[in-house]
Amino acid sequence: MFMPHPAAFPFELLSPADEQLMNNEGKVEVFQRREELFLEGKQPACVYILQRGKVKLFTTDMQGREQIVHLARPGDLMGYRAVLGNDAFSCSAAALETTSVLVIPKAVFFQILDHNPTLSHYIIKLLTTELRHAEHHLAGLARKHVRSRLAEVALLLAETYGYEKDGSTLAVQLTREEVAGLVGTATETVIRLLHSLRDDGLLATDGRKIRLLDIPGLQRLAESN
Amino acid sequence: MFMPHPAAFPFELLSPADEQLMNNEGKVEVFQRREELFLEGKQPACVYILQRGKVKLFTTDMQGREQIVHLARPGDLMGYRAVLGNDAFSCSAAALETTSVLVIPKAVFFQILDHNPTLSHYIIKLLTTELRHAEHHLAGLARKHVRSRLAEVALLLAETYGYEKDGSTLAVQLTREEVAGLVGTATETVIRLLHSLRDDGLLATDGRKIRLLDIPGLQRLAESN
DNA sequence: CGTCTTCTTGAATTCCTTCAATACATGTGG
DNA sequence: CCACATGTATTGAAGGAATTCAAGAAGACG
Repeated sequence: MFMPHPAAFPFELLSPADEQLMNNEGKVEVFQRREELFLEGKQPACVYILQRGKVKLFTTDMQGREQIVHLARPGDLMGYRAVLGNDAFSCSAAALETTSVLVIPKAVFFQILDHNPTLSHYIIKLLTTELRHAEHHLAGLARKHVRSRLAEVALLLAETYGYEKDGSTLAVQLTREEVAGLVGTATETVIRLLHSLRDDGLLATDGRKIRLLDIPGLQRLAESN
Repeated sequence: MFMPHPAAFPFELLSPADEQLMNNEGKVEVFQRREELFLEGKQPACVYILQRGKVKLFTTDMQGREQIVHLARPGDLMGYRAVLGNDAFSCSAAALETTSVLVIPKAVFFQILDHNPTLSHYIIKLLTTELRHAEHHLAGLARKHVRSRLAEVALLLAETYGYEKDGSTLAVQLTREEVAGLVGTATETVIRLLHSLRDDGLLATDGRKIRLLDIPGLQRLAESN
């Protein structure tokens, strides 16, 4: 869970030529909910820039349970870490809803990277940000109660995807299982704790819709043990 | 816990001039056990290259408990993330034993970075590695039992700092509280589970000395739930 | 030698997981 | 449109894992 500030790709740093190169060599692909963009363990051939929709990045453990490590939103760059490090993908990516993606071959990405020293500074900045979030996370995950982590996830979802027009309903709908994968707990526990947060007036649920009712309260809970 | 492959600084990538610059401008400082190199939340003025000794990097939560996020060994670069990202330190660093450190002012570090495009590639690679470990970790932390995580920590300590001459006693001595901070659990739990691992013949303890007796067994445990 | 820290153990409790059963929803093919 | 299969959500009950508190033992250190 919890990578609040995703990696919005800085097209503005590209020269017109590079931007054109990217658009010529890149292909737009569309994925439906549940379709997978790439798979953990495979060698990467491309990087992916999310144009429209929502994507979850996750690992699957031996018991077949998903742990979501990142949520991507439009503008986000995905798969660049495996490409840069010349490693296999460290996680899988799947669309949460109908999604369109600009797929850039590895070679083109490197070519553009070579032309743009500022872009590589940007990537470093990106990595440090992600790493800081991962560490913050790490520190919390080990010690916080599931209840606090659930509050944190609710806030993360708001921060990442925003709200519906009513200003309080999260603009993303996840299954209980997906929420569980984000929090790092069992589905049943998510259900019970969502009820508990509802009883405390912190949020409301209607099927997969979640309304945040008391953000300061959720923040306090998320900060606490 | 668990950042197995630290950031060994690649002096070999530096030009002789840059290496000299680093040695002229950098200062060697010595720290005793428990002395702090830098503090979470402060603005960084320097980066640190560990020359001799052992250092823990950790965050402190509201209840005053330490969560260790990284263990550094000679050759490791520390504090570069805050410097690169122009952020406050995201964690504190303290010596685990008598330690000497080469302290490089921020400006000098940047100057050297500018001269060396390969060095910035190297840094990117470093960051991707750290991030991969952090994610691996994240996926495990949320779901694994403390017992498994303790086994993982034992193996991590071996990997990071190696063994005494006997080939099985860990070459690092931590308090139970520090081990707890590494595992992400309570001190009492560490004590109980160390006994449990001893009863299963996986390791032996003698005060703060830990001997690994059955590495495949520990690996199996660490992999398991 | 006494003080302070660290370590250890026991007991009670809380939190969470797991299993099992049921309800609800969704979608598909007939 | 219904019937059925499948996937998702919910609830209860039992058990297990880990935390917390409290108290005492052992060790380190001046």
